[in-house]
Amino acid sequence: MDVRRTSLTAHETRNRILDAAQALFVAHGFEATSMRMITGDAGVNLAAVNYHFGSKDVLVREVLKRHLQPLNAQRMLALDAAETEAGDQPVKPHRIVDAFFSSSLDLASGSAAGREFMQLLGRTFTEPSPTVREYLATEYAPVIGRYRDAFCRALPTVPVEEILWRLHFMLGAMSYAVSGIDSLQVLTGVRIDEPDAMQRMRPRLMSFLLGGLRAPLPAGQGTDHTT
Amino acid sequence: MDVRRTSLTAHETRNRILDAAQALFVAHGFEATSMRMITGDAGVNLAAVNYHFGSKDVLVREVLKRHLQPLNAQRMLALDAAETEAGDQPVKPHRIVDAFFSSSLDLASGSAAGREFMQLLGRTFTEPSPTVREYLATEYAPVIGRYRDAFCRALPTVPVEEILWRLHFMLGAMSYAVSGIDSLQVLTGVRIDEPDAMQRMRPRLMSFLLGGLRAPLPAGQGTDHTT
DNA sequence: CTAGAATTTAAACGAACGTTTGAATGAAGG
DNA sequence: CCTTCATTCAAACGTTCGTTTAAATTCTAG
Repeated sequence: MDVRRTSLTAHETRNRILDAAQALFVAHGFEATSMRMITGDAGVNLAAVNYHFGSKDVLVREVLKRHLQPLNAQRMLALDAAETEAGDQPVKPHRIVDAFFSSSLDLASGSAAGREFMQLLGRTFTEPSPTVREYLATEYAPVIGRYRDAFCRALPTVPVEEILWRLHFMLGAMSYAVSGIDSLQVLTGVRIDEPDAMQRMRPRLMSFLLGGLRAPLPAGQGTDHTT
Repeated sequence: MDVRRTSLTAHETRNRILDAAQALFVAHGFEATSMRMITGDAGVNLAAVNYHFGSKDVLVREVLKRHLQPLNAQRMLALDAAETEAGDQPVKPHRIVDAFFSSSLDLASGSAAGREFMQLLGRTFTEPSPTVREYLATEYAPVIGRYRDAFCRALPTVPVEEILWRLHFMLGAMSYAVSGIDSLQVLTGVRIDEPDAMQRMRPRLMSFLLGGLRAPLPAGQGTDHTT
């Protein structure tokens, strides 16, 4: 019943695989990254992935889960903190936005691996693979739910459908911003791979998101200028 | 020297391949879509793709080019019209935004094939394939250049880097909005595949984009409330 | 030291991939 | 009618894919 045997090296093998896979997924995508590329870069045997993870599909999920689970946990904590601080008042919209997106930007600007993961995550949202979609849905469901409710309390005059759309737009803007999109980088001259790119982007993105969130409602059904 | 022989059916074969490929690319992605899936759905022989297009890579480019080239041409025309209308005055920001994004939304809400293509295009921005990136860059370069200049003239007090970032954010928000992202659709309850979804989204997206564009500059270096 | 489980290794598996080939098919031109 | 050329077709090409196997190795527990 001893779990730890050769497990130190075993864990190291696992992590080497996860690291190599993440880098390759960012560079080439899930489908275009082969097991042989992963194990080659990781310096482990080809069979190691199937031994430690079972299949490529599970590996993909594990690569995402490794950083996404803590990220969403922190998003929950950040909203907890904001709600505690607000007492029985609703949390102000810009605090909600900050709680959600600062968690991402912290991860993206913390380390090279974090930035790499956020790039991957941005791409993953457009991934058609059913396995990936299913995992993302279950991982995000509780988080989106709580933030939606927080927004609804903060903006009681705004219809929930409107809030969901704006949340959708904000997620899109951030995902594209952090995932880089080299094609557009070339066009716009904006480089994401410079070390402090995330730090320079952060206030700009937050300002943009808040501006979009506070924009007047399209139907002309009143405007919302809460801060 | 007779070009038209059996070419009526030949063009039909080409289009059948393009249609089937587009639908499959949306559903499964470029890599995960095989030639056999494409030719099977199109009802043509496996060798037809290589005969008519040369390779799978060229087919991917042709699928994108078929609708993206006219789309970007219309973006140019829309900006032409706005500039003509404005005379020697700079075009107002909301007119520029409208010129760029209305072209996309027109395509997305015009037909099922148009919506399908916009979904594909949204995904394509995150595509790591060098061939695809290269094509997108060359196709978008002149368009982005002209719109950047138009924004610079319309907002002379805003630094060009700021404008590029916001253009980047706006593109991200729109791409995600039209490409659907089923995972988040499930979470947010927002469905993109309903027939009039684009029409209902359009004013909301435009309002959001303009709100973001007009947001106060983060550095505190003055705000911009041009309309 | 030894038994035995955990891990690594080299090799091979069948399946699916994009592409190529050469013959069959079809419609126009001389 | 027969040649000609574009197109279609069935079949096969060699390669690479994810996965599996069984032996070799490494490590730990008793």
